[in-house]
Amino acid sequence: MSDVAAAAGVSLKTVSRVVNAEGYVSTDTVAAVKAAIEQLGFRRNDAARQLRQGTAATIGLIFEDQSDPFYSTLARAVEDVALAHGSLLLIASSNGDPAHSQTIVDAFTSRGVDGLIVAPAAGTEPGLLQREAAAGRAIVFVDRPVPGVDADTVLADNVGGAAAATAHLVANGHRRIAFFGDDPGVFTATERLAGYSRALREAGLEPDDRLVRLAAPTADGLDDVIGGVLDQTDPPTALITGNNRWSIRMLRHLKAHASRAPLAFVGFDDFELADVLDPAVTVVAQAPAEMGRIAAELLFRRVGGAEEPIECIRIPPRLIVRGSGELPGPALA
Amino acid sequence: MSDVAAAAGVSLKTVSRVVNAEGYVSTDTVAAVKAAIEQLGFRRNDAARQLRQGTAATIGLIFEDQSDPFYSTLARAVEDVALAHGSLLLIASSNGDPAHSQTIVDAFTSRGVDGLIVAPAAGTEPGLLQREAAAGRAIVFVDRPVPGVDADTVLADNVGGAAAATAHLVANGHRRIAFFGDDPGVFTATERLAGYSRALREAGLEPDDRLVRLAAPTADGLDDVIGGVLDQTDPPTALITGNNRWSIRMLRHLKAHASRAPLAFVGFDDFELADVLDPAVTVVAQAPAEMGRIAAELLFRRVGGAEEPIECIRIPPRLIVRGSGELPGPALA
DNA sequence: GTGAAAGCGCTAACAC
DNA sequence: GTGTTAGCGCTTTCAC
Repeated sequence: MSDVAAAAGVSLKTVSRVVNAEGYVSTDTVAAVKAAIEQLGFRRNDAARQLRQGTAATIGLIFEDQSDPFYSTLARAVEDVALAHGSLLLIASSNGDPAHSQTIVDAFTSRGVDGLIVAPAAGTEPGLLQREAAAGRAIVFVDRPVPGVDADTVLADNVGGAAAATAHLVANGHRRIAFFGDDPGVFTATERLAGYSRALREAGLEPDDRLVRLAAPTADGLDDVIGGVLDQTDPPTALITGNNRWSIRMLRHLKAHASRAPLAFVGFDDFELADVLDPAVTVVAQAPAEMGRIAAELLFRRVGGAEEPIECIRIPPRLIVRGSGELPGPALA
Repeated sequence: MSDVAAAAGVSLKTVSRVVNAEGYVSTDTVAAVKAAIEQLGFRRNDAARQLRQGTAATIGLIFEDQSDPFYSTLARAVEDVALAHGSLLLIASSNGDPAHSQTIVDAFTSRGVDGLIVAPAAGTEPGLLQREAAAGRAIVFVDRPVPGVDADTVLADNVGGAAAATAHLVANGHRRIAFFGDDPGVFTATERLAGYSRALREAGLEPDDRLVRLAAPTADGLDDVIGGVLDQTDPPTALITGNNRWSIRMLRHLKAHASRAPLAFVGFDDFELADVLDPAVTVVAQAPAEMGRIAAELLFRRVGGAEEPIECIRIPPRLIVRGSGELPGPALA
């Protein structure tokens, strides 16, 4: 910058004024400075700016896996809001590991990010995050909360969505409905299971442990787990998968065991090609882009210094009827 | 840091030595400093560190759309390599707009990223990037090159892959094979079309313009475009889609027009659920994770100061036979 | 093993 | 409209 100042024959501060469009500089001076900038190929050093101003114009995103379509869609929506605020995105994947998550939070905060949007790993302790939140760093949780941290949170209505999926299958005549969800440590898995159980009871049906399995959809040996449920005596006539990874896993299993009688199927969370499969897959669709947008807007409100009370927003999922969930069950047959 | 120094009763520099594990500090002093750090909740300010050292321990990724599964998979692989080098990832989507791309490059370089991994937007001029490359900033292009920029590049063997897809269909008895690819401005679209044409000629078949359409897979009115090709007199019996977005688009069209005679189908680039569809979709699979890993390794080699000559690596795609590409054509019927 | 001093490139505060 | 000064928090250099 001092080189530019010398080249343009003005002071350092004047260059700074031009670079930051502060105004109060004569048109001629602006032109001279801009010419010097162009000629020297000058670009502001944001590290110095950040050191002085204390703002990085950057926010950090932490997800289990940035290549999961749910999160990559969410991230894209966050990016669009961040762009409107002149902010960039640091992204890192936690792999569902709270310890690694903590390392990432450390690395992000060391770099002075203005805020964090986090889908916390199962088992995340509030400690570090609560210290950050208390120190005034903007934090928004998406998809999952961290109890004990005072931060805005954007969640799907998991209970309501799973209950709607279950009620839909009941309405189509099913009485034995299986549920396959993520690890019980995962917040959404537990909530969705609760919604499933609630809807069963509301329909006068008794939840049956033999119809429920909770496991990471990436785990080994799932074919046996699924088979154990679907091939038991008094088997289910319908099933629900608790997230898009489980839906994909289940579809692969069902294709490999196509000789089995067809089951009604509702997936939690929409996924690409669900509409093209045969039968097309009925889902309770989350709105990842909307969740990302809302989370980002909440975040930038805090970054901007808003002092409103902490919010926890629940986004209602939407049942999309496509065919797989409407195969009639025994009560309608 | 000076607070920590005061609390531990040592000098600033000693704290710095401990924080950066430089050694040459007595065990007692280290313990005292660490205790002070813990107690004060100190975390190093990386903006100051960066200002002094000139390294941000951050690399920038620029893709058309970070939520495209091809790119999000690639980004994930880059992240894993970056993690091993203690580096974080700034990610931004160009939306295929060269001007916006340039803004992102500016923003990234202002922040002092150590390197850039870029899938350049169609129509990107070498200007800015070549200046950066010449100034010594590490740059690696993935998926598409920018002619005129001296930078390592990791590409798929698009010509070979598309030729293999075409030859496969020919071998299965097809003589009229349609090709649907991205906009002609897109490097990969042009290369893949060239591979298709070459394979046709090698099989003694004359490429027919009526069987080729190049358009963005997100464009409006594609049903008419596709229909115009598939419903003409002397229609194709097989088709190739030029990327995973086009494959999805085509599958949706084919499902909506299921009354039409089935066509053999090979997609360029694999996609989730291709194996579950009926028939399962034969593809020429790219290796986005491998491309990301290799690109990141090249990048960090340059960041580390390697002076080896510029490399352009071609990753061969792999034909995955699943069923849709093996429907027999007239020459075998 | 430890410390003092200088300075990275910028902006805030305050002249003029 | 423009310029001067100080200092953000760290690392580099050199001294002890």
